[in-house]
Amino acid sequence: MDWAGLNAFVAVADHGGFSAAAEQLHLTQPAVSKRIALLEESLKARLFDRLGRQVVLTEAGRLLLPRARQMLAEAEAARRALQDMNGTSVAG
Amino acid sequence: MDWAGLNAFVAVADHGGFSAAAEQLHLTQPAVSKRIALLEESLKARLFDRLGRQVVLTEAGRLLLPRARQMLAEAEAARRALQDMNGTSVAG
DNA sequence: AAATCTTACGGGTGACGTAACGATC
DNA sequence: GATCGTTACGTCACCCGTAAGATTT
Repeated sequence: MDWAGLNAFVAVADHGGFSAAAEQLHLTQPAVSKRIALLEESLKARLFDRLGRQVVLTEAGRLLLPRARQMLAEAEAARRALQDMNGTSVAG
Repeated sequence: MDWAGLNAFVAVADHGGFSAAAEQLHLTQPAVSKRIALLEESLKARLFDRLGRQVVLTEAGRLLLPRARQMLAEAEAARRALQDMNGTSVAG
């Protein structure tokens, strides 16, 4: 599990497809496919059901999605906190 | 920011030194040093004050530490949730 | 046949370990 | 002088993009 994988996972879930997710992430489709594959492998759980061109979250995917969002949000919050602290009482 | 960096950060904070952290992480000292350096760089914030052989958390470090623990805990919780789900009703 | 995901392949970047260095008690 | 953290360097694995393949509508 890594941030890149989680990001890709959320993007695919949000957009309902690898192609659209790839655009949002400024990556190619194969890159997103590999990221998801690696994430699935590292978690030992299928996250999407590939039903032809339809991409649907599995039960594991539905379970992970809110947690992934949470983790990404926490990461961004931490970054912001440090940024804000850097700007506190010392400008530049 | 990556999981490896956060893990190293928490380990160094907990053990009060890079050497002890390296042992816990099954890494060498230089590897831990580099991880911390990269984390600090990616966050644009010094996390430890190297006062001779004394390694002390900076204000930024103190701010990050609980958040880092939280993120790591969330990650482990997510892993556990998926593992548990895999084992539910199907004893592999 | 068009669109979508997956697999194969080559190139570049990053991470680790060993070795060497500087600093501190 | 012994211990600890940092820097330098070589090697290996990983990630990405391009190209080709398989499958569905």
